[in-house]
Amino acid sequence: MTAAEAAGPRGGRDDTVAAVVRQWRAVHPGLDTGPMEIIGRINRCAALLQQAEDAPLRRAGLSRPEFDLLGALRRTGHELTPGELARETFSSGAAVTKRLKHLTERGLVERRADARDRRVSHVRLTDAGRDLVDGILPEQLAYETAVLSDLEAPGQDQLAALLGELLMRLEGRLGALRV
Amino acid sequence: MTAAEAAGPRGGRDDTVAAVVRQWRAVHPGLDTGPMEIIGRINRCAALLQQAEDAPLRRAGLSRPEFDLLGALRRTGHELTPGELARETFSSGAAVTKRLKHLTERGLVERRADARDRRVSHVRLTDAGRDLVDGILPEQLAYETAVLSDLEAPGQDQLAALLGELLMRLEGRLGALRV
DNA sequence: CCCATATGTTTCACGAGTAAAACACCTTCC
DNA sequence: GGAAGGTGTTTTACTCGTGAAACATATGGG
Repeated sequence: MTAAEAAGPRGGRDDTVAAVVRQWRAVHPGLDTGPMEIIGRINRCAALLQQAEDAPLRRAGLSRPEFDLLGALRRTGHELTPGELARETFSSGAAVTKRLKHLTERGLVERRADARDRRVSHVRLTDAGRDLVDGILPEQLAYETAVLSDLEAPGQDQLAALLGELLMRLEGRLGALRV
Repeated sequence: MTAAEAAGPRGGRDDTVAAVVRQWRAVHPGLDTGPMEIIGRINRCAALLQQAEDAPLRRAGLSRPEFDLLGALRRTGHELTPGELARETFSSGAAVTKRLKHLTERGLVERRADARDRRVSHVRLTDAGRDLVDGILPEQLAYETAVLSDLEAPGQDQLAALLGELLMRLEGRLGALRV
């Protein structure tokens, strides 16, 4: 049985994670499978949403990490160094270097040397880069709105609030938590 | 107390996504940033959780996709073909081929030819593979429980339910939705 | 002033995933 | 029976991300 069949075309009662959890409970009845129901679903939702989100971006020839980089420059409204971009987009410095090279070649960002510290450079959007971000963003948000529209508005608010709380605590914790 | 209240209507600090959304609203006041608050948080939570989850698995020398593959075999309780494993773990056939090669070399899974259809093979856990999964899973779940323990129990249940609803609809929809 | 160390960025070697082609085999229909 | 087309799996060529080392520069102590 495929995942899609398990979920049912429409009006099915279970998502795929529920089915997986049921299987685990049958095999290991003693285990507390509670965390799976949250973490498994978050992972699965992220995978599905990312796949869906990619559609509008791909039309513009951008990957999501590339868009995140451009978006960081756009939303902060000022230049950022490669290191700041790495922190802002939660990726490694090496990845940022590669993306910057690519985006520079495409004329979407520009670099400027720092006057005082010659190790650092400052990256900013070109006009073309800014226009691209501003053009894509509404399209992207509209698409995301459509994707989420299956969930009632109050459910969306609750979900956003709960995820916000979880995320806030994860971010506060996970840096320190070493097991 | 409702979930939204429990989650705190701007009671405490902000998570990173809230800060990002605020930046976007300052730059583009007209846009509906609602979807970001869900999708951005899901992605960020997934990234953080995955990083955290990896710790127990890495001790066993397994990546998460490898563990998912072994887990699919363990929880279904029977042999699966490479194609079924790909569907069950939501990954491409090529990726499953590579993982199977690796896991076979490590003696965690075995392959058996099909008697009727010589294209397909059947994959099953070895005893070592089964023991590894059974040994890791409780550790993994305990770790996940610890990671989630910052969230109150009712919040966890609500979050699981909301994510389940979202996931169920995404799975029903996204296959058909082509924008 | 110069060395030691810290910091910002890039390069390198590699691993892992993907789409598409290739391959192997099955099934159907004439 | 054999060509035509379908299905299950693997191979191929490629992209992208990563950690570690390399590189370039700054800074502070002796």
